[in-house]
Amino acid sequence: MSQNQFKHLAMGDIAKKAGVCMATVSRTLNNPDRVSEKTRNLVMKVVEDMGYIPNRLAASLRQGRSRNIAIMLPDITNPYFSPIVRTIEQISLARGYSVILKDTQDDPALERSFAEMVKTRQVDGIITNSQRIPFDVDPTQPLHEQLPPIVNASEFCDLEGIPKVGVDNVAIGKDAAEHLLGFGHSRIAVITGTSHILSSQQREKGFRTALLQAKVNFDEKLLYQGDYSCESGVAGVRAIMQLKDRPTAFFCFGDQVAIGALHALRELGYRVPEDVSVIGVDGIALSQYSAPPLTTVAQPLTLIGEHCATLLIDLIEGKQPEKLVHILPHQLLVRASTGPAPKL
Amino acid sequence: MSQNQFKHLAMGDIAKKAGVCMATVSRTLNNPDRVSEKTRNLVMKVVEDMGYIPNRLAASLRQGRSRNIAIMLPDITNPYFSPIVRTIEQISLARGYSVILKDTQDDPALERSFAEMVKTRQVDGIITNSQRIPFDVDPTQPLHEQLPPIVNASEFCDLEGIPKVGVDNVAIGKDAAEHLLGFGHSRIAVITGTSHILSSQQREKGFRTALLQAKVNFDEKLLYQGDYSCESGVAGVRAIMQLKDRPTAFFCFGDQVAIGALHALRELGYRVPEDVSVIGVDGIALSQYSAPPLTTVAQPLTLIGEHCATLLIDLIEGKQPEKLVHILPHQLLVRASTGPAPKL
DNA sequence: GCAAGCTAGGAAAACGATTTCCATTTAAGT
DNA sequence: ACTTAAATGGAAATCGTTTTCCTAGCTTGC
Repeated sequence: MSQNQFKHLAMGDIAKKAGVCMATVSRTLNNPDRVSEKTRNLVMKVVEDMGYIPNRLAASLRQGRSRNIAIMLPDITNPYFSPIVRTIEQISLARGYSVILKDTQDDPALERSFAEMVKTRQVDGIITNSQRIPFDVDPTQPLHEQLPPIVNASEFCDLEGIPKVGVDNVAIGKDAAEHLLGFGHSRIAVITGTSHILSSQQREKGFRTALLQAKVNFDEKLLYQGDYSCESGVAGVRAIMQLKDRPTAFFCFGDQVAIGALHALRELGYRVPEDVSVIGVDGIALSQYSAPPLTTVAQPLTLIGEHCATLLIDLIEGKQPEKLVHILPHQLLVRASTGPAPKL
Repeated sequence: MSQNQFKHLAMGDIAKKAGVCMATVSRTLNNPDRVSEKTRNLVMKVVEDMGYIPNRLAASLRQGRSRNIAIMLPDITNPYFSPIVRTIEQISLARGYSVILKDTQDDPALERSFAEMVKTRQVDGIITNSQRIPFDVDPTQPLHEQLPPIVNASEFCDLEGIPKVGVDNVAIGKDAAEHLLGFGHSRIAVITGTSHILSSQQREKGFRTALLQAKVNFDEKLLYQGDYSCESGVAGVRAIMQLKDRPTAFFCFGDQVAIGALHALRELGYRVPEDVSVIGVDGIALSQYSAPPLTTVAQPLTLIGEHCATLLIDLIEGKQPEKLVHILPHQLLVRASTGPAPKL
């Protein structure tokens, strides 16, 4: 073992000790087959004895890639992202990459400043959960020549041809609505996500489509603009339950929102699902432990992370992926927070 | 603006265009006062016109520091860590550092392999939530000469003199117990955290101490070994409520555990807090939206993150911090999941 | 008018790997 | 045995910065 594990050893030291040149050490470490077994063993022994570990910064500089990727999220405390991030981290690890986490607070300026990390060579690519692409693109030029490796996760920008991984939010909105309609609900309130965010707009669109198809009128007063937070679920319920014409069901555009809504309904003395049904979206882990367990349209979170990481790293490594856009299947999990509309 | 934002410009290109040498460009960018205003303006103009952004890998190599730090966590999906990570990220950003996230799955081998990142110069320091220090230390030698900048967060190792930020888990255990004892509970069940983990052992110790002091006997059958997960909360309740002599309260060593416990109690038809009280630890955001809202011993999560990041970066930058150990105050949040022990 | 002290800017040496290009040795095929 | 091909090792260029050391040129004070 080395005397001092933090004294800095350079490859030259190893080469000298082993009586070979640096190229040989480098080859031993990175292309072992290109070195004779005898030399390889010799070098490896010296490397281990001295506790040498190569400086990856130097390698990165020379090779022009850092083997880091960045994930940009609007709010890393949202449990929706946890399984996605974890999976991305795991896959990155397996493929030799590290993950740099960036909380953008949904701020375009921060997004752009983080995106510079690929220009500064700190990261080789970016996974972003933002509908804004943090680079200037000239729409008349081919996209892939203008952009570094980038994957749009869950939240899509409107650019054609940009790699995307996520779900069909219109369908999600529709499925949730149809589930409630199927239970006979006709006064359905909606607590949306952040209003300028596409996933929220699309879920709303799907919801409205379903109502239209079922020939159920939608009372605009039953729409509350939330922001995907628990608090907005609480506030939404409180506001809407003050109306004269109360709804018999809430469609919350996120599980956190739904958990807040359940809380507020309980506070106001409503029983779920006997008096009011609640459905969420996302399928976060805790949703199954709410009271009552939450009916929700679950997203395949692990799968999303898996596709994001694989896609991005393939892009970085120049492997042309077969598909650039992955719309993954969602799934309605019927639990106990939804039930038949109450008879009046 | 530059023609192609990803064509690689080196500092030499700027120097040539501006008719100065590279040193001057570098100085303009990093030590503006050491360059005359005239030259500075000239260089800055060229830099902006050409859209030049320096390669940070090269700078890092030369300077011997990456301006990255790593956070190692056993499970990044645990919402306990979210606010801590977010705060660390924010402070790091303000001080010019990026955060690399590593999920160790509580695996010593992974911890050690991640810790190598400081030897490879990928990161300048580490924040670790593990009681294992991922380096070999010789106890006869001074610690700071053997270790890179490292901060032990929430979960402490037993090494003297290692920087630590967290709470007093013995006191937390005691406070929780005393809260329940104060309500007249004398049969208190415990669902612990992961058994080999120090915070869990310390909470247990505090709990036992409080019972001892109150001269209340503890029935060992009421102790369930959990692992800080929701599932262990569910399993713990199911197991313990099968006993002949049932408890009137549960002390769960984490809010996730408590949320699982509430769920299981509901399933079994117990009312909380009328039949059974439940108290958690951590103070995660969602705990206030459980049914009923969870009484818990809250940790100052943001503050923990703040101290971790500040301490680590000070260490990295050679600023000798005044205090290496920060034990931060916890706070009992009395909500609705605890109440007087039922009369028999 | 001259030494001393400053300031601004240039040339070149680092940082520590990878990789290209050769020269040499070894192996294989006829 | 002789040619050709393959395998191996070495020297040096390279990645793109930062930083040290130095030289001019300018003040300033006496």
